[in-house]
Amino acid sequence: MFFLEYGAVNLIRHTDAGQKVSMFRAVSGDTMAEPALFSETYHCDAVAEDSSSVLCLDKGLVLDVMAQDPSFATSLVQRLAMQVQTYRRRLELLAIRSAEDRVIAGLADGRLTGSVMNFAADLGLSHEAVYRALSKLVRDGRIVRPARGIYEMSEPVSVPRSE
Amino acid sequence: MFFLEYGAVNLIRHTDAGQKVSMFRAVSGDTMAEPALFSETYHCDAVAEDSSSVLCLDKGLVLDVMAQDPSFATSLVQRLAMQVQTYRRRLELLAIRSAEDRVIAGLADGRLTGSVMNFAADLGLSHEAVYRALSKLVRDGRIVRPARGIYEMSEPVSVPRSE
DNA sequence: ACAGGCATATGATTTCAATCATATGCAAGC
DNA sequence: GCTTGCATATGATTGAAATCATATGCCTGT
Repeated sequence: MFFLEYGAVNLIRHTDAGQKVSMFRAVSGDTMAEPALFSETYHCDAVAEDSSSVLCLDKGLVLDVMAQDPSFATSLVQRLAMQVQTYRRRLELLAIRSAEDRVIAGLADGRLTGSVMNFAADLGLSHEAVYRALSKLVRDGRIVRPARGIYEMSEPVSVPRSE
Repeated sequence: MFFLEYGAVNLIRHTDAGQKVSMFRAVSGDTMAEPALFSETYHCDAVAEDSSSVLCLDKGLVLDVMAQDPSFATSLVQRLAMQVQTYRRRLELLAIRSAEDRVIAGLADGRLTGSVMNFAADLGLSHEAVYRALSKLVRDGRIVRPARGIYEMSEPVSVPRSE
């Protein structure tokens, strides 16, 4: 189990076909790989998006503290509950069939935080499909493109959130 | 927050385009909707696949017990950690682009537990695509179809044929 | 300044799942 | 037994994202 002091880390997997699957993006203060607390082995790849500092937490120690300090355990429950919500949101995004709708939903979620290439991987789309969707959304006036590689919602839009 | 005494319940959402998204399938002994512990509101639809019994747990009570009983809190952490893994597996499945590969991965995971229609929704594919993939996999000898609507992984060949 | 690598970006073509259409089978209700 | 509704299942067609191809821009290193 890990704690991200600062920076941003993307947890990824690859499908058999070699496709990169973004699982979870951890930002400062997040914990990662909690299921490892209860498993002999747990595999996951992490890619730092920025300069990051990660603390590796001793599994036995975490389990001990959890057993003795209810407020620690409760905060861990809350972290995991929030992660569950994050995963649910990712599932919802991936379920959107139309690239255009998926892109605008991802933009509205604030997921375009770096390169469009990573944004595309985050959305499970090819980068070409994402650029095409972004171009169309710009032409339609639904988003704006202040500069190369920068795209923003064109007005404060409240997309219905899941929870 | 809920506890499923017996039966099977599928938590679902619908996309704006009206597509049904399976989120999580709870079976006997599972808890559901844990993020609700820390939210004012939490929306989710549940569909019972079988005759089920669900206990609704009082939020305040759960938080109190969590704060006083470390073993309860730890078991809740473990439940959520397992849910995180379940969601991760769903993301991996949805990231598989080819219907055929997605179907066989879903079969291998043991996800075909009822109707093929529900299996298709679980995989995020149209039922037609699923049946086509199943047909092809049967023709290719990778799976077997003992009866209408029943599909299973082929027995692994443990001894090379000597013919 | 130049070269190389990668992101940004777009167009053409291909692929394949969705959609549309249809037929059959099964179970429940009357 | 008959009707209805839905699951099972398949074929034809359509649509859109993936893939292939390419050009430009930016940044880093020499």
